[in-house]
Amino acid sequence: MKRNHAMHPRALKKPISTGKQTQRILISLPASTTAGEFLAFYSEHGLARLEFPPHSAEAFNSKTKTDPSNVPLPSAIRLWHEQTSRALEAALSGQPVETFPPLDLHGTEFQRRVWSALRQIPPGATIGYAELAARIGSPKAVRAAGGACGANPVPVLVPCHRVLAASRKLGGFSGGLDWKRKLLSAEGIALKLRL
DNA sequence: AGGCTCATGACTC
DNA sequence: GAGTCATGAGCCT
Repeated sequence: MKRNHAMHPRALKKPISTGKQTQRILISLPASTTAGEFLAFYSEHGLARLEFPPHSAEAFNSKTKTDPSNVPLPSAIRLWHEQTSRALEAALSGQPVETFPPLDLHGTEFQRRVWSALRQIPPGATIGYAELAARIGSPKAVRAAGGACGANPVPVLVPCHRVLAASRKLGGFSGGLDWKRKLLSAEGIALKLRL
């Protein structure tokens, strides 16, 4: 079987690996976009996690989420969430993000290097997993770099979708390959068909 | 400490 | 194309 993850819209199987430290999530808020309702999780330091819109209503309702209009929010989080929402909207339409919310990314050293390298890829550009590994100083850790992409807690804003497999093939995507295609095409990036 | 799984890539048919 | 292998990191036992 090919490893085609396009089917399962929400990967609940894999717990978010954030390294050793546990991260306290204070609140999760829905962020409406033209592409659906994302779910944003905030710690005391900023945006900690982002989930793609659930495909089924039940999955959505089962989430522990908080309606921002019903709950008194710390002003910091309210601001972060506005920044997140605007950033998402921009990114989904392929435009550069002007202002990011503070990101509170927990992970191993290696993963953080990868995520940081991802953020240096400008919209409309792509690199390969090999290039990504080279950029963080571990040119041979190609597969591991892919693994760290998969562990990216904040997809879309940390643009793991801009990493393609060799010869412009699609590679994988934790949120499902349909999302990867959508994000890439919004940025005007042409792909080879098929994986 | 050992084994297994990968969002790979390069190489062989 | 399909099969195969080397490979680093992470996450289990």
